[in-house]
Amino acid sequence: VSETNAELAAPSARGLRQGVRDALTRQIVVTANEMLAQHGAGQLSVRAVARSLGMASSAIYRYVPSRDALITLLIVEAYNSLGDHVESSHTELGPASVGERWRTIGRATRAWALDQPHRYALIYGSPVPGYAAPEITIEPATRLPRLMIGLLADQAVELPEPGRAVPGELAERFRLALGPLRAMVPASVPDELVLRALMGWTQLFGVISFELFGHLRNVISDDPELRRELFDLEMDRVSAWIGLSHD
Amino acid sequence: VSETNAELAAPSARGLRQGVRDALTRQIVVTANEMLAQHGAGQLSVRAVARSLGMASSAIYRYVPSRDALITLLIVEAYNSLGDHVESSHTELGPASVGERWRTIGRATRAWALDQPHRYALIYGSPVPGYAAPEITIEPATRLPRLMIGLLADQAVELPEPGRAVPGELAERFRLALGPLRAMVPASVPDELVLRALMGWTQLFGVISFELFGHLRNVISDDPELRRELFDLEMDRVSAWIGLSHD
DNA sequence: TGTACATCAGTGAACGCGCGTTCACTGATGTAC
DNA sequence: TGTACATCAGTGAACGCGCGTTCACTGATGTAC
Repeated sequence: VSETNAELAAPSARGLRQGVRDALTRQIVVTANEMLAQHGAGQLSVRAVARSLGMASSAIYRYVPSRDALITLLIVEAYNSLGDHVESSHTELGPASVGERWRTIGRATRAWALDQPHRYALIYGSPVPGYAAPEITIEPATRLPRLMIGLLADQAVELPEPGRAVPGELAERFRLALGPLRAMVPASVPDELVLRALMGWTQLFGVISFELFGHLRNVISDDPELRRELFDLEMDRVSAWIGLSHD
Repeated sequence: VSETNAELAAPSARGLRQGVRDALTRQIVVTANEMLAQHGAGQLSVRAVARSLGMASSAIYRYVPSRDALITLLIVEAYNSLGDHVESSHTELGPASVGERWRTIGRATRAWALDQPHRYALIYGSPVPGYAAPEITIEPATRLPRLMIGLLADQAVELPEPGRAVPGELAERFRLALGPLRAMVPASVPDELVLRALMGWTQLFGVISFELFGHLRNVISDDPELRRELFDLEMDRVSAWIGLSHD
């Protein structure tokens, strides 16, 4: 009987304790995220998070082993937040042409970045000084690329015009240069399409970074609405160039 | 006679003193730049610079009014270093097609960035926390854009194929969105070319940032030579798409 | 040429700050019989 | 149900660090007559 009680109670008690523990760990990450979102990575410190939670700074160490670990959690969180946002926008779109899907992904990425510039800067800005991202962050970082790869796989049409012809003897070298990415994309997708998608991909983050980091000031209009429209136009131009279908 | 002496001596003495002063100010900036290049913006502090120069930290304040002013100097310095490097590469190229000039500019920008990643991060990465760039930094930041604009002005050919047609009633809005940039480029350059050049421009910095900030790890090959060749290929693709002539 | 004075560079101590992290501790909560 | 013990969360003081900036000071260098 006592065994049964123990079996029933122990897990639930442990589960409860673990639950409280998890809840507070979450709370810490949420609070840290808020500080990040509001004041940027510069203001983010173990002590500041503790202060904001009304705890002693040392208490944080019951939940997070170090400052770097906290940053890691925030990075994973940021990648996942962006991933969630973009994936759900993509899902909500429903059946659509590959071109429309590309644009949706681009728009959603930009919207997330404009909404949370500090979190965007954390993952796509200059690396945090003195911090080396551990392997844990790799997987969540691949969510968007995987989405794009799925999109490429669905694009089964031939490319409209192959751009400047790649010299035949160099093609193998470029294939090699595209290495890991090429291996991730189904063989049915031609190299040229992989290359163009990669370029479109970097273009997307180039635009967003320029806009967020102030490099478009005095270059394009400051009006948010005009900027959004211009961004959409750019997305269309890129997806047309890549050769994504727009039916 | 004494007046003559005073007139002769005073300016030269003042000039000497001022010269020594300027030399040390330069030395401070150079040292700060070295620290930036070697250890990144995180390690950059007034005290660290003083230490490296063997001076008391308070001595720095005879030359530079504050830490922010020092950062400003470094930002101006970085833009100018990049500007010098790219401009001289462009000049050394001599007479060449607009397409080749574009590629040269791209290559030179990338080479400078790979050579001095921390300085690149200072100007094109996430903004330094708690620092607002003053107007002084605007002018040197426009050196590369101005070079590109000159290139566009030289490109007098019509665009090969206009991409997806821009709906007529929206053209004016896009012109408005391109606002300041449109005004800087000669009227002989069509809107579409301005748009494409802007996109190629952001693409360039997108690639470089991705490469420098580690977002191409596990995506493309790690081999520097292959990366360089892939970059060149990308430059060619972009300049062909923009419609730059390659004669 | 010599002397009194002004200007300036550079020093070192100090202020006040916030940081990451450790550690011995106090209670509260859960566990075992 | 009651009691002895173990586990754990959270505290607050402390360590050692580096930072930006100020300030009264000491000499050296230049200036004026």
